[in-house]
Amino acid sequence: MSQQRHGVTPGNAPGDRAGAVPAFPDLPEATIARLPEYLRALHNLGDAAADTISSEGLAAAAGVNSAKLRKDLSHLGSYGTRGVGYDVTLLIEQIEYVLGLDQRRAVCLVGLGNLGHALAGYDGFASRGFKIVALFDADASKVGELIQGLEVRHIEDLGRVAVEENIAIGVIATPALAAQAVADVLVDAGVTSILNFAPCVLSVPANVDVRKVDLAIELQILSFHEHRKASLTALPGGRSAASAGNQEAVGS
Amino acid sequence: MSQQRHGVTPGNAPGDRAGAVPAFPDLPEATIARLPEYLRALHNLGDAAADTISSEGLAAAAGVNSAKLRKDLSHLGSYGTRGVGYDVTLLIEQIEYVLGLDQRRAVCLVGLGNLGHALAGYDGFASRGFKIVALFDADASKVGELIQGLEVRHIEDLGRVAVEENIAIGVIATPALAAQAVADVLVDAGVTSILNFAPCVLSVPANVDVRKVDLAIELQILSFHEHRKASLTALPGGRSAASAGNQEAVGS
DNA sequence: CGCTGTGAAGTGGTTCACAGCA
DNA sequence: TGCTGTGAACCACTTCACAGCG
Repeated sequence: MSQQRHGVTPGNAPGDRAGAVPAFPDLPEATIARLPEYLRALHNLGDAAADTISSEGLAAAAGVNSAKLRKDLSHLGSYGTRGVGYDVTLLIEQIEYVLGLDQRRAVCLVGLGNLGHALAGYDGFASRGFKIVALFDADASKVGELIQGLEVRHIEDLGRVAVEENIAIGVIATPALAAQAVADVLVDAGVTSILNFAPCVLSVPANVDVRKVDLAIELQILSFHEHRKASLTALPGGRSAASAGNQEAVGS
Repeated sequence: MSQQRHGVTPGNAPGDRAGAVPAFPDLPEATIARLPEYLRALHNLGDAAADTISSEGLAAAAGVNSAKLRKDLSHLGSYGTRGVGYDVTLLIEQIEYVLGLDQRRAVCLVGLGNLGHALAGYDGFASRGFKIVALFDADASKVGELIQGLEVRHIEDLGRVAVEENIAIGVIATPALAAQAVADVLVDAGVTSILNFAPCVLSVPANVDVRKVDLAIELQILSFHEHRKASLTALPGGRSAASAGNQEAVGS
């Protein structure tokens, strides 16, 4: 593995290798998507367990196999000790650094319908490195409402507030029809990461990252597997679990 | 789930290929995950557009490239016409059939906190082939509450109700600590598909499919990209969009 | 002639299996 | 000896490029 020098800014990275090139360790996307899972597992473990963990143990806690975990961690220069395992604290620091969680990123949430309300109140954000600093809605009747101590503002103020509050990530929880317009406003305001809950495709400039969560799609994928399972079990007499399914839970 | 074996029965499939093998078309996972997206795009189009659509057009509407779309559709035996495109109605039927959406699947929701409430009220489920038929919570003070016309029941009733209502899919929106226990109950009740919103790994038998949605993880992945972008722009003087980002929105 | 359907090539990710270090 | 780190084989998916059909 080459890119040992993960840290860009020396002194910021927990592990300070000598001459650190400015290049950011470019991890495979698949690895990036799993790092948060490892981090969660480590935090759970850290509470009650030893200060070191084997790849086998951590892999089990994160729901992956150990070879994959080792390869993933090796990408970040890895902080394991052969014959022993990984130092839990060090590994947490390292992953948090790579994910950029050492700086709490400001998040704004647009659309305070059903889902938006829930997201505004979701404590999993705060506890895992994010702070919702502003709420927006286009509906005048919602503006001014207090949710979790934050006042809902009108979408028109988004541009100004986004800059003021240095918002890095925008969450869209509006109806599909409004989503593209909201995305445009976010992009104009300098936001370069968007989490989209609206069931539609957003078009954004190349430098903006969009991730999409579509709850109905998740169910439809499960529906497919139900359909498949049903068509495999010759004649499903009852509710008994049968047949040879795939050997492990389908990944996210 | 006494699921009648729809899949195989001839006359159920919209397209009746001659000797149709009983084997279920086993599509690549990646394809399955995209079919719902195509379906949504088709529905959007169907409203206002012609009754036929080219791979190029549909691909654009679904946010993928046309080669991928054609390959995906070819897996299901494909219903396009060379030189013309795909028949919108026929394609919708075909995809809905493969996904098993022709039968509305009963869904139950466990955990009526913040997120659970939002999910219970999310109309995107009903409109896309699913019906939430039961709500459960372990908190006695929540039992009896009416949400969207459904009464919250105690988790103890889950086993019985799941069988009565023929529930196919369980949605877990409980705190992480409760999630495994809930999953166990669901599995015991014969549910073979689970959508898990709790930030933890579930262990389930091989025949049960689990999909996980972790909102904080989505943000953490975006955070990584923010971090990366910040480290690439030499010194990010302001909020100007700069640098060469990845050329398209990051997939889900 | 245009667009689908698809072999073939290319890419990225996973798994294996073991070298190498504590 | 035990466990990490990693080349190499393997596999899944994507993309290309074009044959083939309407």
